[in-house]
Amino acid sequence: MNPVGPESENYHPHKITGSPWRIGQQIMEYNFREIEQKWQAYWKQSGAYRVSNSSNKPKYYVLDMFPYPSGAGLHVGHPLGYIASDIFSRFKRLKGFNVLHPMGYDAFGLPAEQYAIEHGIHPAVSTEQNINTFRKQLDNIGFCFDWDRELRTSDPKFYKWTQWIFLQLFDSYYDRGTQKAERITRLVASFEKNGNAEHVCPGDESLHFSAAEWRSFGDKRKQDILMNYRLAYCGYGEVNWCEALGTVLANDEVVNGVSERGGFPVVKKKLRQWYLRITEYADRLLEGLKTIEFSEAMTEMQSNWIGKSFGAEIDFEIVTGEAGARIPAGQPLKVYTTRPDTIFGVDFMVIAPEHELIAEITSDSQKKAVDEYIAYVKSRSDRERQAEKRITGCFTGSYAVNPFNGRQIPIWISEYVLAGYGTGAIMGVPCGDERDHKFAKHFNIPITNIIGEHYNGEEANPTKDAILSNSDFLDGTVMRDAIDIVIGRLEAMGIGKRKVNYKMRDAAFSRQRYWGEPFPIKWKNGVAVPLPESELPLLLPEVESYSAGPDGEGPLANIPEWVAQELETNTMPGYAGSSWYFLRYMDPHNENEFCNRQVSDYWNQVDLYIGGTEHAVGHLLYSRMWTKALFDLGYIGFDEPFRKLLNQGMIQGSSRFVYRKRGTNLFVSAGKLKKDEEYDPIRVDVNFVDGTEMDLTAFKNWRNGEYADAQFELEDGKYFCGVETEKMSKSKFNTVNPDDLVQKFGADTFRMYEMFLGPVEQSKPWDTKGIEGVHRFLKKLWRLFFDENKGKIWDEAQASPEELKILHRTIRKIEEDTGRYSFNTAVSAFMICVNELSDLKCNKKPVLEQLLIMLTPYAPHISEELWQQLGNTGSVLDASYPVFEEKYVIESSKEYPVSINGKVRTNIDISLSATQDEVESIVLGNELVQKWLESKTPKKIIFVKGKMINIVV
RNA sequence: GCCCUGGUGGUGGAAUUGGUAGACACGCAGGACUUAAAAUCCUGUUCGCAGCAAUGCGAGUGCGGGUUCAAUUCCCGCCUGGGGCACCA
Repeated sequence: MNPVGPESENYHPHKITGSPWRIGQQIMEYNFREIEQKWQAYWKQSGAYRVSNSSNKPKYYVLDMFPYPSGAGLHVGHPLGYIASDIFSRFKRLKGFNVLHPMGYDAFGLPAEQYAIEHGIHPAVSTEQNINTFRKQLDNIGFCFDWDRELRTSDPKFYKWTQWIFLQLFDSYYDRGTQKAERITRLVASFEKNGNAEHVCPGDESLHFSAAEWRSFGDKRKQDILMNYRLAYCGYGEVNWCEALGTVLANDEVVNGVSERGGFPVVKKKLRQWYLRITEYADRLLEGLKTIEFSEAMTEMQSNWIGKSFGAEIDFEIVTGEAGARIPAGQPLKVYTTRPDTIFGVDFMVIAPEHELIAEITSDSQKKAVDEYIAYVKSRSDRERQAEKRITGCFTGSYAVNPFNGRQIPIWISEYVLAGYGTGAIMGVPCGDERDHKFAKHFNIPITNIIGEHYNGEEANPTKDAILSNSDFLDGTVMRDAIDIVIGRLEAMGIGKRKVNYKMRDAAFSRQRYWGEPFPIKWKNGVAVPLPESELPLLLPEVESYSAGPDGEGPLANIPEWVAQELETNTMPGYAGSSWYFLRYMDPHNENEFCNRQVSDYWNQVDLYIGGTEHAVGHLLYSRMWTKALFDLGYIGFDEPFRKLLNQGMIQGSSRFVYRKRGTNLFVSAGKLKKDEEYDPIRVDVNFVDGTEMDLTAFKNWRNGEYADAQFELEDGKYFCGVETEKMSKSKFNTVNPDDLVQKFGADTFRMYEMFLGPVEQSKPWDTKGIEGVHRFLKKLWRLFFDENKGKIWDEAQASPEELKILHRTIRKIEEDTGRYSFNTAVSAFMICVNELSDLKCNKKPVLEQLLIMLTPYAPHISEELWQQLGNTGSVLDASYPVFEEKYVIESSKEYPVSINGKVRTNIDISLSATQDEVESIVLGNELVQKWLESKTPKKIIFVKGKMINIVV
């Protein structure tokens, strides 16, 4: 990619040229623009950030979640994580590690395709342009990425291997016996010997066949059965279908049941879809969480997503018809519940509007209402169905029969029950479940109380500790214990069984879109046939139009040659490439394998992975599953991709508003708004608002003079804006471009300021206000070395004990803070150090040199320059990290805060070696303490060595 | 609605294991240097009350309660900002 490095003509390992600050010349100020240009050129030329796959040093792999190259370019939120990872990479490198720190682009995706539909520009072209912009912006900041390893998921050289891995998943099933992915051939061999007795079919658990039956099946039947086992399989699923646009829409393209573009109605439509059988990995994904360092919140989110629960599946007999003459329906109603102990409290059943029994059990008198209700639900998204506080539902006219007492329970349909979870049917226990309770109240269904005084008639109580009543043979039993008793009875009666359930569903793995990886699959007589490996990559073809194909198919269905070859017309989703890209960085140019096994054995897991929590359950679960599958199949030697995950917070935009008096051209300053007037708030560009004060001229010139004639009502001659925190986005005019800040203050200032803003993990709105402070710090650092008038002021003198104390305290603090990713406090420690050295007028090389090495990860350009100015040859990147020595920082005494009844009254300097008795006598001998004691005797004196003293009276 | 997470001066934040709340910055105020400005340096800056002042007293980490010698930190209830909820990435 970059033709530099040992092979290039421009390669000069240690020749560092072009310093405009030669000693003896007048220019001795911190000229960050020239310094940064000079060192970025040097790093590029010398291949300073090239990483080798073989080294004697221990390895360390630091990875950022790669960006989607959007058309809007980089804003100040993007680099936050990259700066953190850059600091950590450089820190590890200085500490003697061989550090892999690559970057690439998640380049397939919906926005590029949407842009293509609207502007007719090929997504590959716009993506390329966007990547070039991103790259330029990233280069500005001085990152240590090894760009020779850059990858793009939309590059055929990359997606060849995405397709290849897909084929491995297609050719595998999850063996519940060995608890891992195995090849389909093994499954077929087992079928031929024993039928599927040893292998429950995950796609259809009721499927049973013998070896003889298997052998008698035709090829199509066999393939259909195997499809129900494959880790990548084809099935049918619902999508958001918009008839008017003739296309499938993403969830966030649907707002309130209509399309975001055009506001056309959107309904659910069943389409053939590819899926990944991630549910088979549910337990391992759960177990694996214990072996990796994810934050507690992240672990919890993933656990909740997987949603493992223990309960029972119960079959209820259904009766239909009018009262007194009800007859059994053919099939039972299968219900999943985690609380079988509440079975005598069931007052109604609720089934999902998609439930397959609806047609069969709806009574004639209810048919019209049911049809209407289902039509209504079709227009609603899963999210809306669960979020809505409004309670909706419809009675089917049929009843389920309680197997223990024969009670007939009405069966309702309601949208809050989702078809995809459990059996799509629940038993409603209003006294124990809040949602059931609201449902019963709303529809006036009588409530049975089985928990006595634990239920107050107003609110459900989900306790497991109540003693059951109104519960037949369970009366007097604690609920917790009743669970097993009921399951035992159900099993004995043959109408129920213990069941582990997962909330997680299989991952939908196809999109009816153009800009994604084509599936290497042909359809022959309804059977999916994989392409041979030799035909990979299957290239994405050129299309005339990016709009959808017939019947909800993707754009590829519009290409006659594609369809003639019977190729799959779906493409893979955005997360396909990101599920394994971290492996490709290790061996990015390998044309024979996705990643050489020896290489992946060397680099192994990503040691530190940095990215936002918004990927908590999508990307991070999929990539964990792919890693486990590749591990099971023997392609890699580890089954968790990320050893440690650090979630950077989101940088939000801070939007500025002006207020236009309704129907006028008068803009009123925020402080002059009147309650009884109506105003239209309008977002203005944050870049011409200083704090909240707006630059009136800039506003008038904005958007080609749209507001040139604006009138203002000012406060003290100034216009103040309103402020709101929201997502940073171009359309909200609240984006801040890092390029501008780098231009104005330099990359080193920008990097340190992003870190100084607060803990990386915390979300916060961007505010450029404080950046000057960090810039001043770097200038102050510079002045320890050079004086504007005198030039060089640093010298070779020996450091004093006081200076060594400052230095070693800083070493300890920086190492500790960097190690625990507390970059903001590390920046402040640098400031303290420079402030103290300035106060002491310490310009001594032995001290300053050590400080520069520590500063290198944070401010690499200025560190390189000053390192060179100190007369060092070569790069500070190759220096060795300072070693903390306790002896320089030892204190003999401490100024203890002395509290009386928890209130600090005075400070007393006491030796750190003092014992409790000594401390007590010193403290009680103190005049101020005596005054506060008011001649009372202390009850107790608490002395925590090195911390504080508290006298309890 | 469900899951996760945050709330500390005028502002960003610090306080690592329950032990001096407000480190370090921004901003602001006053001062030095300068013809002036920029840059730089110095002093002050949680709030309230008292005092000419040094200082003293009281309150204080979203709100209300609890545990403890001691709570920003632990527990219970509430208010509120942000993220996710399966086709945005």
